[in-house]
Order: sequence, then C-alpha cells, then structure tokens
Amino acid sequence: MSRFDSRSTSKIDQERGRFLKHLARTGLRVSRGRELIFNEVMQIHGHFTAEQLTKKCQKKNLKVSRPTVFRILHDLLAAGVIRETAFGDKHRHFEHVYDEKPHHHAFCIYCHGFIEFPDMKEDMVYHSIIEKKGFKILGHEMHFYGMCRKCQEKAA
Amino acid sequence: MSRFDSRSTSKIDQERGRFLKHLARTGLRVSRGRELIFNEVMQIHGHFTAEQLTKKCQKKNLKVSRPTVFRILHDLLAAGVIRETAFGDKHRHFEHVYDEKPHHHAFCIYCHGFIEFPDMKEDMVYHSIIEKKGFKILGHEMHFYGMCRKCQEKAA
DNA sequence: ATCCTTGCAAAGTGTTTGCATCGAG
DNA sequence: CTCGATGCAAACACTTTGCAAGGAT
Repeated sequence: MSRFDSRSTSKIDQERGRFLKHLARTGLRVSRGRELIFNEVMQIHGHFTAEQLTKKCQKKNLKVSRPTVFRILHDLLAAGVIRETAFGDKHRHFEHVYDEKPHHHAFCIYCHGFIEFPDMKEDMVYHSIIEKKGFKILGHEMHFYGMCRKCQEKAA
Repeated sequence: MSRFDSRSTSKIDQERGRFLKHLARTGLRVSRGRELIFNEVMQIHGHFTAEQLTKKCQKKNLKVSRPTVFRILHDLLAAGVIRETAFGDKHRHFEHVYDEKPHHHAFCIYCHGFIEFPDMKEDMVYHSIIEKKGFKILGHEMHFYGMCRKCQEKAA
C-alpha cells in the first residue's frame, strides 16, 4: 500500500546524518571506504567484530583493508553511531547505538557461552540517578553471569 | 564486643573452599603461586587487569611471572571465583564473583570514561526468564552507555 | 618416579602505526 | 596543489604456549 517503507530507512538516515555531521565537524571526508563500511555496518543485526566485518566486505568483493576497517570503526565510534558492547572475549564487539531489538545477555563463566533475553524496561529506576550526574543515557545492557545448563550438567 | 569479625573472612573462606574444591576435582595442586595469587585477588576491591595484579605482586616482592598470573587467573575463572567483567577496553578485566558492594556502570561512548552507581535490585524481573532456560544466575551487572557531562559540554 | 608448577623465551592474536601512494576538492 | 584516505608491511600490546628445570607427593 505505502509507496515505500520509510520507517526502517529513516532510522538509518538519522544515523547517517549523525555520521556525516561528525565527519564535517572533524574535517574528514565522506570517502568510499566510509560509505561502504557505514552501509555494511547498518545492515548487520546484532554484534560483530572487526574481523567479521572485514570478511563480510571481502566476500562481497568490496575492497577494504583491515586497517581501514579499524580506522573507520573508530570514526563510527567517535560519531556515536556504534558502540563497543562488552563480552569476556579477546576481540572487541561492536553494535549500533540505536537498538532495533533491545535484548540482554547471560554469560556462562565456565564455557563463555551466552543466552539472550528481551529487554523488559525495568531499568528505569536508574535513569534519575544517572542523569542527575549529568550523564546522557543512550542505551543500556544488562549482563547476567553464572552457569549455563550444559556446564551445570557437566559439573554434576 | 565480638571476639573477631567473622563476617568478612567467612566470605573469603567460602571462596577459598570453592577454589580448593576445583583444584582437587581437576587434580591440580595448591601451589605457592595459587595461594599467593588467590590472596592478592581477594584483597582487591573492584575490577583489575592481569597486568595490575602482576605489578601488585611484584611491588610486594612476591615472585610470580606474568604467565603464571595468567595461568592462575584461568584457574580462578574455571573455579568460578572470579569472572571477567566487561569493559570496552583492550585488556580483560576481572573481579570477584561474590559481590561486596554491587554496583553498575555508565560508560561514555566518547571518552570511554565511566561512572558508577549502586545496584537497585531491579533486575528480578529477569530471573524467572533466565532460570527457565536452565541458567544458574550468580550475579549481574548493568551497563548504561551514553555521553558524560564533560563530553556533552565539549560537544556543545 | 611421577606429574604438576614455574619462568623464560618465543609464538600468537587482535589492533595500530608509518609510510608511500592515491585521489578528492 | 593541498590534505585526507588507503594499503601494505611492520610494529604493538596483551595473552598463550613450549620447553626445561624445580618441587611436591
């Protein structure tokens, strides 16, 4: 019915605006690499590593070297388009700052696996405390840690 | 009035027990290094990196090499005495699994600084969801991310 | 005597930097 | 023509491994 789905693109456009503004402000160019990486990143749902992103680009025959990927991830971080999301892992994980499907993680301290569960918006209690300190909240994630079913069975 | 403060030590003894049990179960010895690192770790309040722990030991003239520190941190992880706590940082951060003063963090995506705020125990909604999946919860932490006061002022 | 522990040096891994070249404004 | 972007190779930082010596049971 509608002529085009404006909902999902507007979010991306908003993020693109944030990125372009950041580039303009810091005197950086809208280069081939930046456009390309921005687009790839926005297509990813969930978390990703620099390595995964590099491979994803290479599979599509988009030419970007690893250093460039890292450099542009820094740009995206500085622009506030992506953020580092924390895992007890060797490499850094990234994801969009705008959350499509907010969810959280429960990590197994034994096997390092994790399960996901949806956001229940029960974090509001914290908002007033944090914002009183002048901190502007963009999002949140909750980490539970413990022992997954498999590891419990193994330990039993 | 009381003859000695048994409260704080009992917690540590409990953790020591967990560690010893793990060592026994996996056929590892209660070596000098393990005792030493265990004690140092239990004296730390808050998060620490392998590097900090190594330096702490060396300052006290406790002889342990870096590889040993890493190896014993793995033991402590496997025993469930410490866990990795997630920061958007290069090195891994650790902390006790038993939480003395539960608190959470709000990270600035611009400067990577963070502020702390106390645990409000508002996470209970998640327990039933997570435990339904057979996951045994040992603790949790909440990460907010956004922009700290200073970075907001800088950006204005 | 066996098997775990430790330290040293070396190897890995993920990330960053230097530098020369390319390319946009 | 100037200054940023990029790729390559090298450098880095943190962590892990191999190996031989030392130590506990």
